[in-house]
Amino acid sequence: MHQNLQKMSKQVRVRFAPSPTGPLHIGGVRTALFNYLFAKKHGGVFYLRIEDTDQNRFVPGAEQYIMEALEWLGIAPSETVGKNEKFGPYRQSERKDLYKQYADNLINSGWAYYAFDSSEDLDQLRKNAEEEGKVFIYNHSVREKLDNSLTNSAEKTAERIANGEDFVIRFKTPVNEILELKDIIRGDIKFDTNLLDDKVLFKSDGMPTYHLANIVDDHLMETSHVIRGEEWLPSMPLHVLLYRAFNWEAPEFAHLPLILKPVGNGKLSKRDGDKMGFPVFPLEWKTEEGVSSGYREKGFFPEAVVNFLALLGWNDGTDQELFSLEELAEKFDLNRVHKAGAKFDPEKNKWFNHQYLIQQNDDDLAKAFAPIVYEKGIDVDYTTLVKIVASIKERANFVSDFWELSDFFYVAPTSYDEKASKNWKEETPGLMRNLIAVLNGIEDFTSVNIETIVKEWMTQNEIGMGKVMQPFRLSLVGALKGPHLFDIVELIGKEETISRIEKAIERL
RNA sequence: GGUCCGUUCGUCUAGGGGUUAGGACGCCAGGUUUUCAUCCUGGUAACAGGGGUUCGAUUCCCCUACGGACUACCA
Repeated sequence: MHQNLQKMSKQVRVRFAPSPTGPLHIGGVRTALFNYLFAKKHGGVFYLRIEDTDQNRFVPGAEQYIMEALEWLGIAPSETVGKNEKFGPYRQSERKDLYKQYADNLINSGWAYYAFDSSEDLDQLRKNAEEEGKVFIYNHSVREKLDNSLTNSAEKTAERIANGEDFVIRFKTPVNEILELKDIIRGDIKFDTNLLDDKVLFKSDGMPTYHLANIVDDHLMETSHVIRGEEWLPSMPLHVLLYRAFNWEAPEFAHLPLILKPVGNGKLSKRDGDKMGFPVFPLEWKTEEGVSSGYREKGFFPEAVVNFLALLGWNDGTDQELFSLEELAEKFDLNRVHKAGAKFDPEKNKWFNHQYLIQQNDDDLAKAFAPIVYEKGIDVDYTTLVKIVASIKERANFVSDFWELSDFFYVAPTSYDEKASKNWKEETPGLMRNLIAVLNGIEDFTSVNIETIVKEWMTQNEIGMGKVMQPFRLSLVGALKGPHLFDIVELIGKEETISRIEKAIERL
């Protein structure tokens, strides 16, 4: 660790920079997580910047959602909107005035130019090219022929701008250069600048595009490492060139592999979750079109979500799979991040939750379960509930599974498992009546004591275990499942136990 | 179409010039249990294909195939 710190001369500062266009996607969550872990590992800062330069795509509530989600997951940024605003504002819309001067810088230094071509003109050019089986790229090959400050005189350009004509500012990509870039995860990547296009840096609405705002802010906010999704890999040459154009030192880059659909091909999308019955969002998200489920509402533990996500594309090189957030932060290493995309596995996701669920203490679980029981119109006795939870948690993946696994503690069976009922023989009612007599005679009605006495009775009378225990369980539970039978007997009490057996004798 | 990235059991992955290619999820079987689950034991199952380099390649190189991302005045 000390070695690493020495190698990195400057303070580690990383960011998560989402666009508030909707709920945070699980892929975004992982990007945030890896940034968080990297910052923690190197004693650096993890900050959140809101990239809301596209006014058309603004979604109310999205920004708040992002913050709430990160907080729930336990990976909240230490600097962001309204929090420790050392390099603020952290919302790009509030930094609007800043960007124009940087775009102007680039114009003045010859790294950028004004372009007057309308969207319609460009669409037409693209269409024409397509008809010829070609692809239109706004770059060195055509920029000398289009309507921009390279083809207009300086006076003419100034005049058109003064007249209020719409314009954008485009990057003047250098020609004939092979860029040799370095990515922490992917190693060396080469790009031919002749194949790049002259991206718009500044839009006609007065806002910067992602590319400009992102580079300016990453520089101003002293970002040391850019850790982002693989979808940004194709823009890496542009970004590196922008740093060069500004004469700024570029941060290091790491492009994370994507999270893919569980079945079929492609990137995991919002629809996959709702279709396959697992969430793709950390928190529930409601719109007029409907509700998208969230991990939190589905009963996932944030620790389980974090753990699962961390292992999607990364591992520490050992067989360990269960990690606390602290452990992850300690062991995380970008060099061990995978290059290939990972399919999302809802089953393993559940398994992680199960692992965390059985680790939870019974008190906390009972507290989480109590409202559900209460909702069923049942008076909750907390001490009993803790015991119930203890007896069933190993069978559950979620707290929401608890009721189904424990309803028989509160409600007598209304039906009996058909297959199990076949073991209800002619002799069974007689045995059950004898059992009632035995139970009736027990003073100290606790699990161990009941078990001892009932088993003694069976041994003395040479009655087979199965002959009694199975119908006994069937009477109390309605099926051959559930916790240790005598624990159930103790918890529901003598009276209820006997009543259930009588009911079973009647009905079977 | 172009550019770039990728490819080890069904899935997540370890490994790396000579290994019985390891683990986890899932699935199957056995054991434990009065039952289900947990737990334990075992099993199933992978280096995309073809060329090189090499004594030897799953590992290094090239090609092919397949998958993915990007290709907007969206991020």
